[in-house]
Amino acid sequence: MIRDKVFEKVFKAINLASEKGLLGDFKEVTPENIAIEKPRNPEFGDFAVNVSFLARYAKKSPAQIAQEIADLVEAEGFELTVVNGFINFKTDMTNLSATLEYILRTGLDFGRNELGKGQKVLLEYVSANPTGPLHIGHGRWAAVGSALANIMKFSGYKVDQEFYINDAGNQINNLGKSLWVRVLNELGNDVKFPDKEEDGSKNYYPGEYLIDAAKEYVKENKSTAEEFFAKNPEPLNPSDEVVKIMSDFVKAMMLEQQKELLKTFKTEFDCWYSETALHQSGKVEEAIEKLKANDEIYEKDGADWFKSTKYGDDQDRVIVKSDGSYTYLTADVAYHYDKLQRGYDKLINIWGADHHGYVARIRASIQALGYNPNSLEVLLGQLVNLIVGGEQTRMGKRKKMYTLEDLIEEVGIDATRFWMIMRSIDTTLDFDIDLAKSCSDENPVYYVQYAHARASSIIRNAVQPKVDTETGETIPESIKLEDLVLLLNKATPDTFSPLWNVENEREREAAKQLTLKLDAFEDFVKLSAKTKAPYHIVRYLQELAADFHHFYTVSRVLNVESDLMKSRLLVVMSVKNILATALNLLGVNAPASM
RNA sequence: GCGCUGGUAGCUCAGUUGGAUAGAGUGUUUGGCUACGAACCAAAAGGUCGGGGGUUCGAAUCCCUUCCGGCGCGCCA
Repeated sequence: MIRDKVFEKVFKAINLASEKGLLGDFKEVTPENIAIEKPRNPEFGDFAVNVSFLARYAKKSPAQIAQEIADLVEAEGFELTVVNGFINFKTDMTNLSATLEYILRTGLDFGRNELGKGQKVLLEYVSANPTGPLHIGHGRWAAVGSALANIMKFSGYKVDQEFYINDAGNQINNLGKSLWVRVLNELGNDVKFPDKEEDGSKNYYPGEYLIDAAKEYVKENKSTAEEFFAKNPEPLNPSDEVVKIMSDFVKAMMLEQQKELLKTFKTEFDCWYSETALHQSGKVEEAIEKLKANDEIYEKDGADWFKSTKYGDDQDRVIVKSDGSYTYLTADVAYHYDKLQRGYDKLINIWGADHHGYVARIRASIQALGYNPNSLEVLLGQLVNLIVGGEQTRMGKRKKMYTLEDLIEEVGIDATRFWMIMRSIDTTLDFDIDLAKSCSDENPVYYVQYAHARASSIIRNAVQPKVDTETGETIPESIKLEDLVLLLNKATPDTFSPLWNVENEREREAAKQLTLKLDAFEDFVKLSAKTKAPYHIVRYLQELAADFHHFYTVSRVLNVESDLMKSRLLVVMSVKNILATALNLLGVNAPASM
């Protein structure tokens, strides 16, 4: 609102200056040229626009160019000052009142915007193997991915969320063989689980969850299992049939568990895309044929190679192995080919940093298949370190690993999501369990939720009569519920003017800062959507909560003169709305009490 | 060796096209609850932006170089 006004005024002024030839060979003003910022020093005003960058075109000093542009600004509603290369704007109270009225009227939709212009986006994330439970790293992508989807939808993108199930390949055979050993154990056979390298332990999944899976299997299929054993006396060398049955069983079970866990973790996918189904659909062959037709494949050492170096990869990649089978990459190329054919404007993948080597080859394949390589954007995220008792715990392939489910159970969904989203994905996340579950000052989750609970509480109190504990007299409610509803519908900018007429300057200033922060929400949402970085919303929440707590401490809402009470109460309602909206975007609860 | 990524206050991290005195939380020190939730507020101290060079009116930000950490460089998935 107010920021938009400042933006427009500056935009016009720069264009005017350009027309008048004051800017030398400066070509064209684009919205990106103009950054509205908050001055470091509050004395400089409420908004600042830095026009120094024009100095080099105009061949004048930043101070001079700023003054020339400032002279062309239609200043109504603002007080302008020029310092160095900055034009500073100080808003008057009419702008603030108008903003508050607008925010109140927009309610939970405040911040919604059309940045995405309806672009169709496919967001793929988590995409875990169905070979075991989800671990903590998956939790980071789940939290960040689902929050990003919410933010982008809120910003006018059409987002589909997809989970690619890596349910094919050798790993699945290994999984089946591993389960078979566990099943034999359940049947009472004394088979040793391969745990040494010379026994080929790397081809087996040692996780304890397979023991549970074996129990489950035997419970339902005891006789079948015994029949299989009769036909397959070698425990470590079962037939393909047995391996398939075993692996199908765990796959289905793990997938089910993952789906359920993600759902409780507020991460819901529109599509679960199976790699096995991809193979069966013939899409893989289709993609290979297309690459061949485009002359992107050659044969060497009995294998088919994709000329990915042509498109910037550091080496060519095998697409069809010499034994005729496909590599993991082959399926992934076909998968992305399929995504593109489904008609999305943009593909976004969230991958762990350990997969970064993959970006170049997938992008190469996209180009080789005749699409724009920039239609794929890969967000590479650094991994998660778990800190327990102040010490880093390595997430190795130990038997008893710490899973996402364990984490959620210990820390709770809200705190887990908040902590996962809080940091930019560019940095390794140290997840300190003790800190995340502590209900103290150290935990930013509660700071923000507390603000929401506090706002809710004020509103509750406002419409509730109270009894004085000493005299036993009934103190009437500050405002009747029906009057509050009426007020909500009838509020005008003037309703808020009492905020600016109070004598105490600290109270006026607190209300003003809070209003400006509310006003900034949409910019944070856009920034977050544009940079695909949900953590900006976390920062906004912390700032808004801080400004609200300050406002609360400085000025009373209830039991003040009626018009002032009404205006402040409405501000509290807007704060509550925006806190709820923002928390909701992150998939974190906004509690009415704690 | 090559590639990606990070190095900013004791700790965890922000810092959007290069731009005003480099910010926040936490920790430390100090002050504030007999009126709306103290899971809160207010104040102080705390920095050679890893090191060195360069580009310019101006660099945490761009370029070069170097040091330290994480990850990746399969006809595995």
